[in-house]
Amino acid sequence: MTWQKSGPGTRRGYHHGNLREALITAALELISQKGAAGFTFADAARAAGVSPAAPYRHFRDRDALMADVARRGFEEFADALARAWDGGKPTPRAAFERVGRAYLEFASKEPAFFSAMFESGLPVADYPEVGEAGDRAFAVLREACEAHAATLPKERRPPSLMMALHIWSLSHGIAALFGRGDAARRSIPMSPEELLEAAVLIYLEGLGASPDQGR
Amino acid sequence: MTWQKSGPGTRRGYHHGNLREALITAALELISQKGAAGFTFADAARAAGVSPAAPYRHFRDRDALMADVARRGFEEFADALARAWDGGKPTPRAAFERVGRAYLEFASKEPAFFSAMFESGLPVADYPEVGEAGDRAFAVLREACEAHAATLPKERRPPSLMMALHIWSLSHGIAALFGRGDAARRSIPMSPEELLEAAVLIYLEGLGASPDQGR
DNA sequence: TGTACATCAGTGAACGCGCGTTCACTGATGTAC
DNA sequence: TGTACATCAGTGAACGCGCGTTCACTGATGTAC
Repeated sequence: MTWQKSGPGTRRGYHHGNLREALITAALELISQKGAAGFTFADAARAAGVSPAAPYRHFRDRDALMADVARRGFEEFADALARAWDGGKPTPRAAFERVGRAYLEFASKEPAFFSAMFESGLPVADYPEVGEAGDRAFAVLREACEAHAATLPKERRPPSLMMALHIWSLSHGIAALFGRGDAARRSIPMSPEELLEAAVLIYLEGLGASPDQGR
Repeated sequence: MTWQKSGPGTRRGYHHGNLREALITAALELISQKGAAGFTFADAARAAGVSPAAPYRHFRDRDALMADVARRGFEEFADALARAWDGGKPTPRAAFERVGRAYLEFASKEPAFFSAMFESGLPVADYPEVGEAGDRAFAVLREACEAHAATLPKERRPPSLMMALHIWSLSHGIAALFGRGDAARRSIPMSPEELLEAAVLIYLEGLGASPDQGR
């Protein structure tokens, strides 16, 4: 018996059936365990239960697999942000805060995607589809900022691009420094969510929204 | 002639003289070229012009060298922040903004240190001296927040720890996303410094400081 | 309905490579007397 | 002042390892007739 038993649940023959998906799943698992840098092509093949040559049927090389993971990550990220935004209902302000929390939630629930997206060191020029997916995620954030800015008096309305970059940076900084279970991070006496919420509150107030405005 | 010529400037014999420092210099160069993950012990030895076994006289292993780089990074970082703070002169507000800029400046001028400090994936528990150096850097930021908070009316003075975490996260987010020459980063229509300065301004105003207060 | 054949998605052995690490060693340096 | 010796900081050869990648191959699947 040299080949794998094909019991129920593990049913597989010579052909895997859906190796491409299996490799991506394996990559996510490995990245969450060992980080984006520690993940190897051979590892992914092993985790999927195939020979080290098999992945080459589906991806040009390790980076191509990583790029696909990053692209999917940005797409799921964009979806998650868009769901949180929900067209700005019931008020831009309430929806805006949901978007911020969705950012952190994604970072903490999908650390593997997050790593692939922001820490993989992929040459972005070689994988334009990754950058485009990232742009779509950013566009959601920008739309939220645009709508929120529109609730402010016209003469002190900030550029929505700048505002979006501020919120993105703040969320990203909190996620990178404190937002992951990662042992390398330092602990703080409040949750990342609370930290972000407080910061956004202060920031928006600084923009000129009174705390109750727009609610 | 099997051994290296010892012309002026390259003067070296069998003994290197200061291999420990040379390895750290080499590590910084390599990290800035290939990132924290791509840097290897053997590479560092090669760059320093010694055999692959030589580094073991000075560092237990690759991680120990990386940890030393990270520790030094945090120390220089703390120094840079403290110089920028300069005891809060002439006003806490002005000094405060200098500290933020110093954060970005460090990230952009010392990308290798920055990588080693925040992206090396070192098991922090094994290198407590790294964490302690990081704490010293954070303490400077906290002191600045403390002094700045003291200029606000008592009833709406924010916890300085929270405030420090906000500024740290914001600076870190901007530095990580836009602050490095790195080809992987996306470009934005303003400098990271301007972006940070605007964000800090808005944030402080949100805390209740009028734009001119404390200047 | 059966069969021949093309195509696809795997295998497994092999390769070259660079890394981390160990080892006995040796050249250089400092010091006690 | 010279010499013997201890110590230090290197060498270079060797090892096992896992990775990326290629190659001829083969089992499985789908399809034309």
